[in-house]
Amino acid sequence: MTPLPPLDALRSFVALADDLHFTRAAARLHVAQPALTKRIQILEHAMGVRLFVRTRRSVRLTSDGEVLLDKARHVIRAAEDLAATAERLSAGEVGRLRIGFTPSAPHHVLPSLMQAFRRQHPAITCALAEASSEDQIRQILDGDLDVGILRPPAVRPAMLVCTTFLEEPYVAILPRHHRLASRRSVSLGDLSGEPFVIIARRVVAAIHDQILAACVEAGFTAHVAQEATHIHAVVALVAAGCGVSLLPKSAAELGVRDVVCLPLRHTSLRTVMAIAHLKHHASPAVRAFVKSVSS
Amino acid sequence: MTPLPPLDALRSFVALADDLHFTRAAARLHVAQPALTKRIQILEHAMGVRLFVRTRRSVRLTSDGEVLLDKARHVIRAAEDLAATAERLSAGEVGRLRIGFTPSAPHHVLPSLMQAFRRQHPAITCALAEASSEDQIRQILDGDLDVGILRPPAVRPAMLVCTTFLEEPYVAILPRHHRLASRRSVSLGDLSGEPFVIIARRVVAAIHDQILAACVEAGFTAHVAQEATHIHAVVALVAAGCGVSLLPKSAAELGVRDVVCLPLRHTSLRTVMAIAHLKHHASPAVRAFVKSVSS
DNA sequence: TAAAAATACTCCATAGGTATTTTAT
DNA sequence: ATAAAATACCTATGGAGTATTTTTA
Repeated sequence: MTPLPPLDALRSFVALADDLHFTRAAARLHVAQPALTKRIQILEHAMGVRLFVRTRRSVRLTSDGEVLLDKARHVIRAAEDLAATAERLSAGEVGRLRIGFTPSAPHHVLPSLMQAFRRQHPAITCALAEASSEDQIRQILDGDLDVGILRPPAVRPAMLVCTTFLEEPYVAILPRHHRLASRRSVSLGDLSGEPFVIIARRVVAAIHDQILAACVEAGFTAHVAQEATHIHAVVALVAAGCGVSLLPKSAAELGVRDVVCLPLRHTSLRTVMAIAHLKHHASPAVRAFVKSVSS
Repeated sequence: MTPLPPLDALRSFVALADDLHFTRAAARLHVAQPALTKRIQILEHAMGVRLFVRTRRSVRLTSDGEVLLDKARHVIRAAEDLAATAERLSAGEVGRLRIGFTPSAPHHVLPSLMQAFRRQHPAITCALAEASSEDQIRQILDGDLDVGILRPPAVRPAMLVCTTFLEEPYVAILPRHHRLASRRSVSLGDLSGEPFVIIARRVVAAIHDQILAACVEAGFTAHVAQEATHIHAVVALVAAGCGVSLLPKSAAELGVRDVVCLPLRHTSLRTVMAIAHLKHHASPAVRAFVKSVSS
């Protein structure tokens, strides 16, 4: 196959075809006239086609040149389109974001985040995908996801950057008729003998682990009576009397009847939500998203 | 504006996006791996966009990269189309020919030439334009015409190449009842006192000039009784008794009644038809045309 | 430890500039 | 004689190769 001609050569070709005057076209291209002469000669030789006839008084396109001129213009248009798109991508004006979110996020979080971001960056296309924090991290590391809205695990890979944007305390969730339900608050130790309803580790490892660790720290091992795969289910199971639970405070907003939520005394147990992305993949769109969420 | 990325860089981009493996992609591109690494880095830097995420086990496109990949493919396709077209143009497979022809050509010449050429080169588009030999030469020199089918003038510009493809003697054309009409042949001198019907110089200068010069050489000045703007009209005027004429032998084939055509003795007066084109614009299509016509 | 990408460094090809020649009107 | 394109020649930049280091699983 004929080697592809350099874009500079094609631009020279088009410029000369517009001007039909080497010296002027060279000036417009900001090169010296001999450079343009050579570029055209090289291009003609490389393609095996004479593009211009240099006559006594002027420079004219050959008919072959006319045919190729259209094609050359097309190549340049495509290249300029590419460059323009790259420029807008790099300016963060446009782009695509693949966003993961954990189902354990408080209900109001995702809609409000996305609404604010879309208002600020209407030309960035967002693709949302629900996944556990662990799955999100794996997908981010694999390049399948740009950012994750997740609960960061205790140990986070070095390639990952997590930006916390929400922090909330835990509350104790008790059945309405539980013996402790009338208290103003409870301590972790108060729950030491209780059966626990807990979120499955594969769903939200951060909460699962944090609760079990906190119990150990409080001097007892939680007796896990029941696992659930949604925060909502945890609360429902507590309401059904299957046990007690600890959940981020926002879980109280779910509005499930027959449970009470009590503040936890003597503990700094808090859960965080963060935006995660690759350390070395801070595209303008990703930065814009982090900025939008953090503010 | 962002400078246009070199096509090699785009090809590297596409190749790497296909392979997602620097070493293999480099091999396919016939360059060493560091060269590819650098090309991609330079491209990413020039466009201000990270195209690939190099993760632990593999190389993945960023979402920006996916957007730009389509554009890059488009640029390359356009460039390859250009190169392929150039190759076919240079091989003479396709092309465009602007062909001029003189109205003084024998009637059978143009159809038979064009038919043969079109059969041999069906993918070359021909645009035919009737013009005098002089006009054709001007247009060829100006680049408005690729080839001319014409009667070359005595003095031809240095830039022009003429390839003779038809040569015919002159014959004398006399009214049927002319005093010389019963001869088997005539010499130029026999016509010295006769009124001449002659083609207008602006129409076919070559014939006009050649006849007058031949008369001078034969020792007399032709008395031009009548000018005509078509060969046909010349013969018709002779038939009408306005005078005698000299014309290329093929004029006898016009089939006009009431005239006789006699061979000319003692003269080497001959007229030629030729293909003319620019010396430095021998495009494959032009060469193909000349070759087709000459054979 | 092994595989793959990034870096360091050297070299050469080529693109561009200046000065000059050629050409055509 | 003039204007414009082509040529000659030189320089410098940058792209490519080899060898090496770094990184990660």
